[in-house]
Amino acid sequence: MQGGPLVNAMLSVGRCLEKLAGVRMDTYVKLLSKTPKEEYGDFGFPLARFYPRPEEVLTGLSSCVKESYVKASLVGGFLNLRFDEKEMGRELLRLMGGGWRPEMLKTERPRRIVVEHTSANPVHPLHIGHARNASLGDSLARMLKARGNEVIVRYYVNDVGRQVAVVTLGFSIIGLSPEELATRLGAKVDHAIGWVYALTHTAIDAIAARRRGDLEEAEKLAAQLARLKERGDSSLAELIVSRVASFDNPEAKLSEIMSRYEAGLEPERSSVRRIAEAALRGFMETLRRMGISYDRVDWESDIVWSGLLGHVLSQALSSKYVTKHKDATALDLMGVARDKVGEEERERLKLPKGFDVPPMILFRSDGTTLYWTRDVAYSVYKFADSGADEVINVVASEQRLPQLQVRLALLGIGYEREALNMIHYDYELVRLPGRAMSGRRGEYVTLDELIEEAKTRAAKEAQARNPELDKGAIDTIAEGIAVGAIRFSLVQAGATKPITFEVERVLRLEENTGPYLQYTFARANSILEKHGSVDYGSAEAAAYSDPDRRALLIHSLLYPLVSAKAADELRPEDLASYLLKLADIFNKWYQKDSVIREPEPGIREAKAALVELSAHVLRSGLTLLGVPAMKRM
RNA sequence: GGGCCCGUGGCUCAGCCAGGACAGAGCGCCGGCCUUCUAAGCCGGAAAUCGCGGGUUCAAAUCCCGCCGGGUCCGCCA
Repeated sequence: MQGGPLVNAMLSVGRCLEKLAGVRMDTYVKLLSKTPKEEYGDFGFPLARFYPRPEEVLTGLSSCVKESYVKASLVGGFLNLRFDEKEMGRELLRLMGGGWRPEMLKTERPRRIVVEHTSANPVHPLHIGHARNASLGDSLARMLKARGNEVIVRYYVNDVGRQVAVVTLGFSIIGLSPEELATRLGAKVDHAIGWVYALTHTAIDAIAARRRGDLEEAEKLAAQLARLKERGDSSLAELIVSRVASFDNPEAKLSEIMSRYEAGLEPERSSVRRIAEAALRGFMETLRRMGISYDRVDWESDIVWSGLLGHVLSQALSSKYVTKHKDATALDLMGVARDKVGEEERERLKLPKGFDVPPMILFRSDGTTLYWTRDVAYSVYKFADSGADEVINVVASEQRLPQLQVRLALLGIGYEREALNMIHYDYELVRLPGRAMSGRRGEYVTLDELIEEAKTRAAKEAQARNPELDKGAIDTIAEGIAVGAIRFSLVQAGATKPITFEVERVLRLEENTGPYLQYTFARANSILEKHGSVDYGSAEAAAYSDPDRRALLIHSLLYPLVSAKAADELRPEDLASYLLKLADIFNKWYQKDSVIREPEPGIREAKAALVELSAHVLRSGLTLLGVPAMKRM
């Protein structure tokens, strides 16, 4: 009975269609949709497209489907279903009286799924781009879990490589720990680290530009340095800039830090790691506010130091795809594609036809490894450590090629199962109006600032509406609204859409936003509080014949199926638009039909049950999207 | 040059994979609704050659081909 009266009846029709017309269940679920006109029925399925004589099916259906409150009819090749709201309503009230509430349908084949997301480099604070990654990843993880899968959420810390070397160099110059600097700047520790990173990186680039005679670029970078200096401590900034300028070869310094860290030598082993850990603490503080958490934090350096990287590399070196690319040792991925990728694999790997995949360089000529090589080893680790059936990497779509290269490399060195079960969930970047965001230059809107800005606005509104509430209560509400507004705005657009980030748009509190949904939930909750507990036994299902109540009833009852589909298709945006529609229907009804003031007791209970039903769906759906459902706002 | 993504009212987007049974939502604009469960709401209105051109089909925003515009990737960077 987990799907509830509506969804179960729909599914029984589906099973009968499978039997009678050979229509596959998943095809049926995909194509079943609301009818455009009320007179056709509630939902329709284009049966004629799959079966030439739909009349026969209609006849067979009546004896096959046991739920008597669903009636099928045929119009223009469409098989239409209409639900009898009174009979179905009685069944619903009986179920709700027994404690049933709509929840996502559980999968029949639970899997163990790793979701890796966020994985921001520990060199600058989280910005809105990371927030999109984290919001999508967290919503996916919540949805897959609700679907009945075992989900392990992992964060991968890229602490090996040039970026962390740059920030480490910066800290070695100023001679302070990240925490000491944070105190001195009066900033959050990851913000302090970001400042050092941008300063050091820009200083290095400025020197390089000057040395190769690109004066225009050098000038631009000098101006950027001046801006950065103002945002922090000017004497420390000058120290960094002058010391970097005094180096004969800054690149050699970075290279030394990188190779010593990769080799696990002190003091780099401790100093680099300490900075990365500090940054990560800052990230986690912010992410916790956003309601986002991880089961495991994986360190890139551990993959190297544990010997796993060496092991995977030796497997790669003994494979037949080893080749040379401009003197460097590489893997011939085109060769892998030729040998091992048939039509089915091409599909699963998302390898475009006629695609030219460059070889994957395994080592730099100085012997250090590259990010991609380490990522191959990490992919193996993710499967092995979690015993995963499937790994979902939430990674921006600009990394499509490298992600594909990793899959092909896995295939080439014998990790076929891993290669075919690793999904790149890609999303488009968030850009600022008129300019790109850049961590290297310190050009970004941090997530912390954005949350605070949203919170300030929300608090103002909340205080005006609830003058009797104290500061603490307002603060809690404002925080929930801020998080809800941000998270909802980042998952409601399809992941393939590039988002241009405008503060005004994200922080809007009106319709089509997270706060609109939160507000709807609060309204529903307010009714329930005033009404008290619902007496399902005395509720009269006849109340549901009213068109607005009926629409709310049917839309709410669709939740188990809609959410399951959204989870399977990895589409949180579908859940978002379903909830918006639900809120629209609820508010429309709310406006003209009072529950509390309903004189007829049986009708009043039925209405209250309807509020309970839709409020439950709202809360459940909002929770999956990471939008806090608050009883009051 | 090649691969991938995007192009739908002034703005932001849904619908495209599974062609009909949608041209839909929100913002903005114009006009209404608070002695009644939270007006962060509701009701009404104006506003679209679905980037362009071909093709397939009884039927194309949706499929195919070719263009145009925007983004992104094609590093011994991460």
